[in-house]
Amino acid sequence: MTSRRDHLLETAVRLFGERGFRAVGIDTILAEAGVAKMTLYSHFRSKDELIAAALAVLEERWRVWLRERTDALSNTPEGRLLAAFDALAEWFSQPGFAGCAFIKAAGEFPAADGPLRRLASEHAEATIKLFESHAREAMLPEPAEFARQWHLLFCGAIVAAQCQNGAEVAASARSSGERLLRGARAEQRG
Amino acid sequence: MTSRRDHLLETAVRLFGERGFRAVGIDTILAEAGVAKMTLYSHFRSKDELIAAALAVLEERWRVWLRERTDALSNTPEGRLLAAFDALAEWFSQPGFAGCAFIKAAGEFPAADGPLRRLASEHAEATIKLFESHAREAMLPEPAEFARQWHLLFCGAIVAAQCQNGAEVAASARSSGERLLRGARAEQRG
DNA sequence: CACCACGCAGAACGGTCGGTCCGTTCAGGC
DNA sequence: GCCTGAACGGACCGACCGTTCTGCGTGGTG
Repeated sequence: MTSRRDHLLETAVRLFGERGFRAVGIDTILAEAGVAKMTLYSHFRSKDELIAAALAVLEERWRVWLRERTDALSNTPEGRLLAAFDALAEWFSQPGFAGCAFIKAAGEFPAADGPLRRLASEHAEATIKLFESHAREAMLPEPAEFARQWHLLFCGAIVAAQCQNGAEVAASARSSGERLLRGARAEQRG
Repeated sequence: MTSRRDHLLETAVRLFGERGFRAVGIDTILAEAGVAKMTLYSHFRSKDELIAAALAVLEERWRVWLRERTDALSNTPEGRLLAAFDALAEWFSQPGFAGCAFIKAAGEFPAADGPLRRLASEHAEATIKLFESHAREAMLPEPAEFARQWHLLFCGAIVAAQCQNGAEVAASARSSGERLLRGARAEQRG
């Protein structure tokens, strides 16, 4: 059985993702979770702390999901880089897709030094690190820089899919990734 | 002399951009602009309409700015495509940089059928069209698809700069763009 | 001078916000 | 039995939300 804290946190993760952080009040979360207010404030000191906890959950979940999907879709390092875009396509086509929570958090909390912005920055960095390890395995030149470029494309696809909600965005991103990969290979050889 | 409506709208554009749409109340805007409430509601029917008007202002301003900067930084169609990333670098290094208002609007108002989302979608499409015209001038193959890929990279750079506020993001995006461009050229020849 | 539209300040509206405190219930360990 | 701690529903707080309305000063026009 899941603890009330976990159930509350899970509800918060869902509602924040669906409607945004500022748009969802704690009363809404409590009503949806069937949990008393004091239960919330005995586990979290404030709404901001609840948001931070929700982002931490999403961070862990994202890390597992991305690694699992890319590993499942290909068994070569280069293929796994491209498979990231296939994983995106799967994500985009899910009915409840509403964009990346970290990007939205960075938009809703513009304080550059806030803890939520730090979480968003760490999230980006962790994803880049995964790409970098694949790039290094694939023996690509300048794997760190390559991973950063790959991540730019990745972010762009997520945002574009959120704004224009089209599934063909992932396909464009993938073929763009193929060009990028070929470019890196060509530079390596030449 | 600027009308009170323009002054109010200008203040709204600035505050919405700095702090977000939901985070800024109309009282804040009115106090900052030194304008009475009834003046707002005689010009706009609601806060949502004010937001839409602010986005319309930003849309026009963005269009002019992007074309002006890319034209100023290069005089070949291919150079203008790359110059878009130099323009981004200029934007990112401005002190008040806080990301793209349309992306943030899409995040704050998740209703997929709302008018604000339509504005965000149109904004993206307009930028893609500009890239497409440059790609066509540069005789690149499949200019429409190329423009979409270019735009993905563009969006990714803006979001990454917002989350990790680094100026080197624009440089990564530019060199990624160069690879993309070379890739498209190679496919054209071979 | 009289008039009047304009923009101002500010009160008030109903509602929601995040956060606090209350008294009660109920399960588990001593 | 009894104590403790967790969780409950709900009242309550001050503050703010978007919105509407009233009243006052003011400057231009006839």
